[in-house]
Amino acid sequence: MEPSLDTVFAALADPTRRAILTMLLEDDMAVTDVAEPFEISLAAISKHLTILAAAGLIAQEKRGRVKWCKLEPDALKAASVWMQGFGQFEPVNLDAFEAFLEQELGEDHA
Amino acid sequence: MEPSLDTVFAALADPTRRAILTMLLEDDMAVTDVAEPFEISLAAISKHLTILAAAGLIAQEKRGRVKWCKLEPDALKAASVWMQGFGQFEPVNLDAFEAFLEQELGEDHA
DNA sequence: TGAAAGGTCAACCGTTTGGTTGAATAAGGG
DNA sequence: CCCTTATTCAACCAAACGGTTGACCTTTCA
Repeated sequence: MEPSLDTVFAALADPTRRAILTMLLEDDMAVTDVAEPFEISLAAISKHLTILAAAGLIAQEKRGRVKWCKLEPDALKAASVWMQGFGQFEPVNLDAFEAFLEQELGEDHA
Repeated sequence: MEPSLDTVFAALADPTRRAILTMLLEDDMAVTDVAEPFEISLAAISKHLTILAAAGLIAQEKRGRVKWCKLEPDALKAASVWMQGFGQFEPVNLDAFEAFLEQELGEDHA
């Protein structure tokens, strides 16, 4: 079954999970490497990744003993479409997005 | 303090709350009228509205004994900007949005 | 004045969430 | 073969969530 708006929005509601998505924007990563910048346990990160995968926001592929995590940006499409119905916001504003990235990274990894 | 991405996404993660927002897209409504289509208690709806207000997604104004609820679509802007950074989705697709509305209304009020 | 309407508050309840720890499983490397 | 690395599993915990009910406050209006 394809992920619902419920699971997508719920996945995005956690700052750790949003930070993970932001990291994956740079490159695919192994679970251990995803966990490295955070102060919580590896098991906790593993759970977050499971939630992100259930929401369709990432894909996980096991190669050898390493499980690679890859961003799946299309999963955001349905949620984005839903939201845009309310606001008619100006089309993609990457400057504002960069500002958010800096703010979030500053908050979470301080 | 302005609402965080946390509170906005968490507010959007509940189908009842999304249905309420959709209803308010039509027109401003009193709390009792918001509650009418749902099968849960008025108190529960009142809590949902408090959460939506805390997220900045609606504004509530009391006139007489009636509390009016009004959509505040700008609150979606920050979240929308955040999401767009991932996908570069095509600009506003209202057809897709209409389809989602029908699906959600069909699910929640069946 | 007093009853009805509109909402919220407070206490409670079961379930989910986000975290922990320690053990278990699986795959390389020497 | 054994040790280490990579990751998940299982049990547990406190806090938050979504819901209920009943009491409560305020406004309207006959």
